[in-house]
Amino acid sequence: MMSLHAATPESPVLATEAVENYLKAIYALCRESATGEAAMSRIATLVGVTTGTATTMVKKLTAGKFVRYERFGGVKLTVKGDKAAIDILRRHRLIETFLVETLNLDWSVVHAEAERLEHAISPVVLEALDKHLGHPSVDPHGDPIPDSQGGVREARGKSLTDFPPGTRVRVSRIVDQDQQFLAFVAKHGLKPGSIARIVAADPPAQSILIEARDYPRISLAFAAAGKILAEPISTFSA
Amino acid sequence: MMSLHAATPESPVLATEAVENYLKAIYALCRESATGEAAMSRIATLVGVTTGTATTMVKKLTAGKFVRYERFGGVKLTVKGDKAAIDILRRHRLIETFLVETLNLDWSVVHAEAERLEHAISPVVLEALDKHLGHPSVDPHGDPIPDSQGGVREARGKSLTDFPPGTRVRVSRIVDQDQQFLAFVAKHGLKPGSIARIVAADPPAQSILIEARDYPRISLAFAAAGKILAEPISTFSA
DNA sequence: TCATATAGTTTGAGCCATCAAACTTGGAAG
DNA sequence: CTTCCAAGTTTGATGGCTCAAACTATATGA
Ligand SMILES: [Mn+2]
Ligand SMILES: [Mn+2]
Ligand SMILES: [Mn+2]
Ligand SMILES: [Mn+2]
Repeated sequence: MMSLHAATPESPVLATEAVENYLKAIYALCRESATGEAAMSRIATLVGVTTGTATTMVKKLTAGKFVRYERFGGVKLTVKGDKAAIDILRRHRLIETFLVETLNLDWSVVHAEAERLEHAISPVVLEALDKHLGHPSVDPHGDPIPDSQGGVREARGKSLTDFPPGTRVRVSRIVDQDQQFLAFVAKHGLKPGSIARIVAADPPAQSILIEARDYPRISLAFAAAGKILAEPISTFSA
Repeated sequence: MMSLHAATPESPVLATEAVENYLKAIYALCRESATGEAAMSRIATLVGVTTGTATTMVKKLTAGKFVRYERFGGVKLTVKGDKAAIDILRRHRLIETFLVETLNLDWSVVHAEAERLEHAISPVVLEALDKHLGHPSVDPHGDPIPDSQGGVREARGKSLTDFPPGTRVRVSRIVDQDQQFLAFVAKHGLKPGSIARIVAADPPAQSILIEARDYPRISLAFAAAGKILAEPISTFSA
């Protein structure tokens, strides 16, 4: 007990790779949960560890003031934890953008690459990258890139399932990093920026009919369409 | 004992970050030692650990067939270890080149950055980087970049101390990654590619006088001059 | 030849991240 | 109310990397 080893008199928890991955997971879970808290089992699943391991780690994060949590309760980021998570997101998304824009890698594979590189890039390299890319505001999947002050402008846009048939839309964001799904999306011309028209909705079949500009119309299950966000565009303006 | 955990039936040693750093250190030491072997204490110093730790690790590398070694003997890379080391060198140097060429970072700071990134970059990203850079053959310090087959074309060039006074030379390589030294070299116009003239040698003072094109002449201790490699250029050709 | 200093080795320990498996809690369902 | 189960927690262990400190081999030189 009473570990007397720390060189720094303060914070017992470092920004290790594991810690960064947990913080990102907790950030994502809090944001999509109704309560604003992350459940232990969800954290474990997302990070890819057993729940016991997640519990142990969350206790360390608590000691390091990255999260607030008590036994059998939900996990929530502190301001410090939120800042840290957003910083990692910035690194992740700038790297993805670089891989696609500068190195011409396929947008469906860059997530996995960024998952490792995000932990190895320094602030100096990151800012140089940002400058080189012209300070982009969204990554290849349409995810917002936090600015260097930690500000995040969450992209507007609703699910494809939320538009009435006949609407013309511009795809703004794909909310799923699965390689297969991303490849499918690209194959049918539905990447961020693409223009498409909702042809019809078929509630009994739980799917919609959609047609991207220059692509044949396809049917898309609600589950898939729900992960594609878009904005309506007036039929007139370019 | 008898750890029954390995998923793979073979190789007990992975390509972990620590392993990669040891391999690079051993590679460098073998190459500059007269015997072609690396001493344990040198390995420890270069990696930044105690000699006991180095001994432990070298035993693991031996088990993984990366090195040949026996108690109280020198350490030498196997063919497998040599390939691995060269692969890491390729990653390191391509990353340094990218940081300077594409991101415009100062050549004196990129070594430290590459030291971390080299462990996080995948083959796919590496080859994309290589292509983007136009398959460069040397890094910003003049160090040769191994090709994707593992071939290394060691740059020619002798130490500045090896030229007679009056010789005009083109700097080809700086054999030292120290940030201070690199900044000093740049400040006096002696980066790889620069043209300079050996003005005089002063053996009693253990230094030489040198003058880079467009820079005032300076005196350079043998120790420093020895880390700058150059090739003679004829007084006539451009 | 022998002593000794230096280089190298070994051992016991700790930290980090993880797992498996035993255990506990709290809420939902009867 | 009870009961019971899913979710969460604890514990004991392992693997990887490291250190400090005690120990040992080897080469040199007296
Ligand atoms: Mn990651
Ligand atoms: Mn993304
Ligand atoms: Mn390294
Ligand atoms: Mn270099």
